[in-house]
Amino acid sequence: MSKDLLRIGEVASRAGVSKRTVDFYTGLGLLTPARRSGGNFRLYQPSDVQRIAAIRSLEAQGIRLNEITQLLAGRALQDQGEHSQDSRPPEPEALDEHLTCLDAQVRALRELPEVADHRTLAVLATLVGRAQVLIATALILSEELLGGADLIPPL
Amino acid sequence: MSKDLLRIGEVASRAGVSKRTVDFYTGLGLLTPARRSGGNFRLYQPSDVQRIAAIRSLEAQGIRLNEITQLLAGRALQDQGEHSQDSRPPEPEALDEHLTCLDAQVRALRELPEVADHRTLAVLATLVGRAQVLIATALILSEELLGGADLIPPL
DNA sequence: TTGCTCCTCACGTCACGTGAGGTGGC
DNA sequence: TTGCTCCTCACGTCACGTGAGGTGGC
Repeated sequence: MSKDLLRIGEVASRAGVSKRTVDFYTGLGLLTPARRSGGNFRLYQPSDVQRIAAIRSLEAQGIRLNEITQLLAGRALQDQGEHSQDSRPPEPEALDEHLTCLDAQVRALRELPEVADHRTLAVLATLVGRAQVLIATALILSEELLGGADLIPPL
Repeated sequence: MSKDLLRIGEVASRAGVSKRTVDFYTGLGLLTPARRSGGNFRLYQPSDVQRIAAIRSLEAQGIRLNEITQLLAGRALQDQGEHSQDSRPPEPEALDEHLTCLDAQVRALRELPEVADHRTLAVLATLVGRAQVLIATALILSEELLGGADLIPPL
């Protein structure tokens, strides 16, 4: 559980980013080395490669690095004391509430096409598409966090 | 239909932004004056005040101004020739497809809580919450575009 | 020695504005 | 004259890195 740790170069090449970027992310607290080697080299867990992938997909959804830091903070918070930027961690029930709300919204949108003009539909399609990609990212992320349960619907 | 046009100062103060910002948005093609006055003053439609509100809420969702330009381009495209940045306008069916997909995803997420740990739930709640706000913005926007139909579910 | 790392200071780019100042018509 | 506008050039800030160079241990 601590033998297959990776140095920065290996992490970077597996994740497909530059060493400099791994260094940068580490400085931000987005990545936390499991420990340091005798020679003061940072040693990362292999799972940090997935973590970088997760970071990149969240970034692609327009989420800022400091939000991502909060979001993925579970482990990092134990290792490092203070990051706090006044963002309260969501309650477990929050997911349920959001899903219920989403459901209502989806139903409202279903009834829209009849009254809406072409341009309005285009705007909605773009925004809903964006939301949909966001949730797809969430599902992929949760699969990684859960270690490979098979939950993601096709398309 | 062309008498109650507004000059930049009036638009700005109604929208709660600076004149400079209205100027800036106009330069980007986000706003297009209905016409110019004799003295070359830009004359905006009163609805441009709502438009600015829409722009601000989309910005708040992390959508870039040039995306917003595309998104709201319906009228603007008739007035000004080329903005094109290679973004194809979404088909009318696209909304339906996204909604169907969203539906499937919401169902998948409903089954998650039993297997997922606290941290995973927190991450999901954040992302789903974000998606939900995005769609709420879409609904508000569509209400404006449609001129006040009553479609938005509470909360 | 070579190749890796660490760390730090600075620079680069892009998005999103904002300031300031000279212009002209009402 | 005053207050509005237009336009333009430049500057400011923030996020997100990237470059370069000196350091030290393997």
